[in-house]
Amino acid sequence: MVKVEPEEFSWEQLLQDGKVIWDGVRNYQARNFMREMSVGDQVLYYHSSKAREIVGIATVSEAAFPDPTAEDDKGWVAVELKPLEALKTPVSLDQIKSDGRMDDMYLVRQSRLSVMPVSDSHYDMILQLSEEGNGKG
DNA sequence: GCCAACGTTGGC
DNA sequence: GCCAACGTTGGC
Repeated sequence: MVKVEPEEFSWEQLLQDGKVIWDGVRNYQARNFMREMSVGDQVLYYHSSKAREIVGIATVSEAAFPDPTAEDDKGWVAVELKPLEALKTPVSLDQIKSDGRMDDMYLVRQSRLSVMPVSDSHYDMILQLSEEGNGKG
């Protein structure tokens, strides 16, 4: 999963552009997770800040390469993402928290982390929630 | 807008 | 190498 403020680079923007270079990450934990990404991996796309919901699924179209925006020598990396599909209905942080089965997700436990792995089971649960809708229309 | 959580920096 | 101070992030 990757997190982004919708004002910064929204899912809609990703759809419009067709791809994005995911760079500028300056957190070692996030960097290490980015290095583990492989081409074809599916990536949940989360809008933080005001929205606080997962809105779509992207795929990794280029695995980790040196971040061209890095100005130091700490091994920062970037990946390229392409949009795969929008979620049927967005899955909110509230839904995930109230569900109870995903309390050990990084998303819940470590809110500041911007790039994180999601287990297969949690991934499936999120897609399931998306299919079920949020009950609010 | 506030504040808790977390990461980083720098003095010792 | 520890830890206090500071900065940043993101949920509330």
